[in-house]
Amino acid sequence: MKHLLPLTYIDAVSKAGSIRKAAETLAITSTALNRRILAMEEELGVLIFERLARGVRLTTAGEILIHHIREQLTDMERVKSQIADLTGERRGHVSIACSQALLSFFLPEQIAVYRKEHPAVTFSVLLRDRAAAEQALTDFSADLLLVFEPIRLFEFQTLLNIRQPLHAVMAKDHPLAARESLRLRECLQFPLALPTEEFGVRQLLEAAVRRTSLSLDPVVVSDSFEFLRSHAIAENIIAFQIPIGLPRSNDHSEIVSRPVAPQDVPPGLLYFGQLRGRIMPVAAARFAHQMMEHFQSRHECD
Amino acid sequence: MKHLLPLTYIDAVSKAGSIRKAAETLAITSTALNRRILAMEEELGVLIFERLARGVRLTTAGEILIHHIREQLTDMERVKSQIADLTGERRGHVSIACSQALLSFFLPEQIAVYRKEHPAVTFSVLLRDRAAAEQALTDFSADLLLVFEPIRLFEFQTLLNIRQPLHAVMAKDHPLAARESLRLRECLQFPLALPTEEFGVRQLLEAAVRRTSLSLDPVVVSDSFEFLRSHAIAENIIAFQIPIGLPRSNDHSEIVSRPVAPQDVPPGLLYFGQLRGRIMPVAAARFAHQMMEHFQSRHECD
DNA sequence: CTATCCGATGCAATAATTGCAGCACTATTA
DNA sequence: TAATAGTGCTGCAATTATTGCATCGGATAG
Repeated sequence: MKHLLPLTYIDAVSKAGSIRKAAETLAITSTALNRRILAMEEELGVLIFERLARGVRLTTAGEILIHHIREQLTDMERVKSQIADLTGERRGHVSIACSQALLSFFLPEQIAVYRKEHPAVTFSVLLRDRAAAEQALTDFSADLLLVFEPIRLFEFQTLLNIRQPLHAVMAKDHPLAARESLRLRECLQFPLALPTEEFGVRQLLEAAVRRTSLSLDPVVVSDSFEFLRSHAIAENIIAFQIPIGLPRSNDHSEIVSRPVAPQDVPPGLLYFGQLRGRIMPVAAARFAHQMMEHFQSRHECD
Repeated sequence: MKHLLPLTYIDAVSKAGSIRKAAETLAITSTALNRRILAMEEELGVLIFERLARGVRLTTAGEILIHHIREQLTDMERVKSQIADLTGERRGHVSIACSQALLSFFLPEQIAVYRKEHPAVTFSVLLRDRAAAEQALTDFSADLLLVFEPIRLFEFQTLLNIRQPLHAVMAKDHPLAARESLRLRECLQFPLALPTEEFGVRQLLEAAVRRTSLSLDPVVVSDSFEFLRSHAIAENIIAFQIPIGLPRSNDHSEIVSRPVAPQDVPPGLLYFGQLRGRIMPVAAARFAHQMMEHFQSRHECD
């Protein structure tokens, strides 16, 4: 660090015991070193070294100063290592605004993976509808945004779009559970549990039935996907969700999900991004990178 | 000190919020300042500021750095004052963050006493509410803190607690002025002038009446104790204050204060202290010492 | 006394810093 | 939509600070 070069010079002189010797180890001329020390003493208005025939020695003021100097030097090292840690993603904070679907499985898992590597990084996960999520980005209360379906924000910079085909969710002993994939028409013949109108899943369904002669007649409506999932088991009816909001498929689980034919309901898009032009905190940038890699590797499998 | 000029520059920019504004206050061109910051960021290998449309803002690394910088700047001041102390001249600077009650009589008197002994020592007195006072301590803009009532700061180190019973303040010809001490009930039968809700005095009173069937119905509310005192004379009503904020009792004064019975209103506490672990500049340490002796001798009298 | 090592200083060469003018960009305002 | 004002950044020239060389004067050890 350049600005504390004068300090290291004084330190070197106090260790070497003479300006010329110190100059040698510092690989500069004794002239330059001498003058820096004179300048420093001028600034302080006090002699730092007393001049002896065979070199120099710290004065009392110099002893106080050198103590301070060594403190500062090590302090600066500490700060630099802290900052290095920061760029090495070992500490910091990431704030994410996201929709409900990501709270149950996806984000906990992603964050757990990241925190396993970087335990000193902390997270804020903010449940926000799309408008509030945009607000969170613009007022810097969130670094990253991850929401399902439409985004209008001008200042939004998309890092990734993730296709999310709609899935029907039902108990494992439901008549449709045996099928690999479903047509929309088949689903609508059973009682339905739907999210409220503001959710992207509901809007996808509404748009889909509008092109047909079918109609959506939910028997249960909720703004909680967790409730809808649970209720699909309890009453043995059909709910809908996107895959990212569902647990990993598991033979022992009470619940199964089956994709609805894309020609009936076009896949929705999950938007992942940040404020346009914003320089991310290092931890946030790294976390974003992890997420993007996660989806790219998944894409190859899909 | 020349070698930490770059540090003061960064500090100035972080305070001003933009390079150009900071350059103005520093009396240099924005060019030079800009390049110094770029150089510093180059050295660190990390951005210190994130660039926004309307200026700059500290990054996470910058926040770490700025804390170190402020520490270093005040530390250097301390070293200089130590060295000055060594050469015999008692010089230095003391910065105090305090509540309003101390501005009128107590601090001016204390500082005058101290400066009589050490004329080369200068003072900053910062009026801060409790939250801002804590902030001043942590960002090194204040050495000492002296505030009334609750403190939550974790890094606060109490040097002294001073009990301050509540006093009623009124004109000397007020009906209650003849009494030695007052019950709360008696006071509330007269028109009241009260401080606004954020003040400790008000909170003490609110807590007190909550335990009774009485109620506080101020006819005048203000955030200035000086105004409240003056108004108590002008309209012949009752105000409240703690003794340390009142002038020495004086037979000729227009104003008198009478303690409110402690069983009605428990005494508040004045907190005097510093940042935990901080090494005080010599002048600040001496001044703190003077204050503590002042209160100890008073305690013996009381 | 003499040889040697020291810090200090005048002077010229070199390197760093600064200031000016202007660019590209963005948010705000008319 | 166009104009304005504010921002950070950069090329170039002038200025300022720093450095290195040669040398001086002083102190000390042998």
